[in-house]
Amino acid sequence: MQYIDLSNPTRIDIPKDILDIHKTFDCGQCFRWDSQPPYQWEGVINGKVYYMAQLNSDGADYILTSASMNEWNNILKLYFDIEANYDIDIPKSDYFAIQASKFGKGIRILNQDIWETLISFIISQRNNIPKIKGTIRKLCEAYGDKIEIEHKGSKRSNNFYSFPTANKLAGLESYEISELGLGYRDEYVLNAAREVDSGNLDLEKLKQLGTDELLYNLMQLKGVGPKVANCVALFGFHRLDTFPIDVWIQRIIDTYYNGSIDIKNYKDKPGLIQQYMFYYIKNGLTGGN
DNA sequence: GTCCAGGTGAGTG
DNA sequence: CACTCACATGGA
Repeated sequence: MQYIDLSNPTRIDIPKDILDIHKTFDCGQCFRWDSQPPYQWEGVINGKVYYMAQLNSDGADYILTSASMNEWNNILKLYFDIEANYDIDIPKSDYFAIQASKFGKGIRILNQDIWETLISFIISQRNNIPKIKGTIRKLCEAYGDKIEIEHKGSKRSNNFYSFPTANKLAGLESYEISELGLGYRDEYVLNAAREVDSGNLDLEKLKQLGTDELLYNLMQLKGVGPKVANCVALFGFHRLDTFPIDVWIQRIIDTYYNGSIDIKNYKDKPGLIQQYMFYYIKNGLTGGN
């Protein structure tokens, strides 16, 4: 039973240039944070529910959260990658990347659960973000564990679920998984679950590998190609030296980089710039889609 | 009805 | 290698 006291939220003073939770939750790296007033965002980290709002008064940004100060220090700061320095010198000539970085300032690359990230991005292929969110929600409601919450303060009716374990998914019959609307990705998800559940694929052990080897190992899975592998490496394994290329990024490369991009310009953080670009083209350039 | 979505695997040359 | 093509599903 998780106890949440919304009458007495924790206040965190932090500028939006360092952490902007709206951009961070909305930039396509995570699928299980939802916005709902009065606490704009609600989500699950390591099986626990957190509410977060970002406000401003007298020119000072701050966050209100259901997390305790202790949880902020020990869990959320790591989750939001707060300690990392995101300053990066981009060559003056790289106008697009500079604009994208300005527009996306405040985005953090989250430290998300690897297993959840793997399944989420297998589901993401050839799919749109609202639908991805929807199917992942269904998946969690059907096969995750319900998180029991007791509220103090304003009562909420939402139910929250943990992300289903590999063991749980590995045991599903094909008719069960086909009810989730995954389409042809059914077999990819089942296969990944069985590989992980059997120990054939040890996600923890992959942490020790260099990025190239990590990508290679991920791509041994059915349904995991270069793009999904890069996303899992970036958003799950926190490899900021990756650079996932999807249709949007490819469009950027074709339009603004004459068909090829040199990610060495982005030093040790191409993944961060990639995320700025993704957010920029979808939300900044033409008002988004 | 058609088109598209944070792609991939299989088949072909 | 590079290049096609089918692939389930649901919303616009």
